[in-house]
Amino acid sequence: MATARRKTRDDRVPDHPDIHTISLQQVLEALVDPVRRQIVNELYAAPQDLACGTIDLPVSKSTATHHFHVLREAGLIRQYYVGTSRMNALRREEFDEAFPGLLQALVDGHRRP
Amino acid sequence: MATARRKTRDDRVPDHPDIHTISLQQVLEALVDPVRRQIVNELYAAPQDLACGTIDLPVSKSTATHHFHVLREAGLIRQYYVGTSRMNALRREEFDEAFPGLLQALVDGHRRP
DNA sequence: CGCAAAGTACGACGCCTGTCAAACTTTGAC
DNA sequence: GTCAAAGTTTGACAGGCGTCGTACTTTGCG
Repeated sequence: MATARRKTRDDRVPDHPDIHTISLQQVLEALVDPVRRQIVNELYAAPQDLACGTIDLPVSKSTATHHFHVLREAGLIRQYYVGTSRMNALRREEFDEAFPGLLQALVDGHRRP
Repeated sequence: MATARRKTRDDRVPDHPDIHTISLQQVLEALVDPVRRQIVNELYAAPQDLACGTIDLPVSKSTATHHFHVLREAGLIRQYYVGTSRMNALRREEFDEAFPGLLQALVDGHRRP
């Protein structure tokens, strides 16, 4: 029937959490994993959003999916589809408003001897 | 013999790591635990150093010892003895120099709805 | 000396989480 | 319509880490 909503590409990604419902605990649990920090750092450095596949991670595809999921649940990234590619965007401003200085400190801490 | 060094109270605490040998990974692993963040936050708020026993933690004494150990290894606290009490001091300036803004962001993130 | 206080060291245990492979889904291109 | 590309989902497994109790050590006090 016409009222039944078709499964569009938008429906393929679940809701993103409101950033204010996220605890510091959840954020730290997300960012303690080096693979997830690599993702965040690459998104931070990139001039535009990145598809999952364009970030080459030292893990299998299914594990990568898991990591992106955790980052999304922690309010760090926003995901949307373009064709078969899932794009990832850092929620920079929102996150900074909720946790001022944290993202910057972590990115800074990344480039070091 | 007189040259043999007696085991003084100073010898009871192992060496503290040079802050520059510590990785961001190690720091985050230390601070992802809520009990350890509680310790750091209380030390941050306190006007002076605190003995282990004066911070009441929701864990047993042996577990508390473990947490202090992890914090020391991560370069976050300095420990020394006064009598039977082990005192704990936040290595604030040193840590800030190595990881600028991180401590502040975490403490800020702690007080929130 | 003898005892209590404050931690430490050592195992042991249980859960949580990162990991993968395999099967499946959706989309775009030929 | 068929096929490949890109991710997802599910289930299973292994290792690590937080936890505790118990025994031990060091110190201070009476």
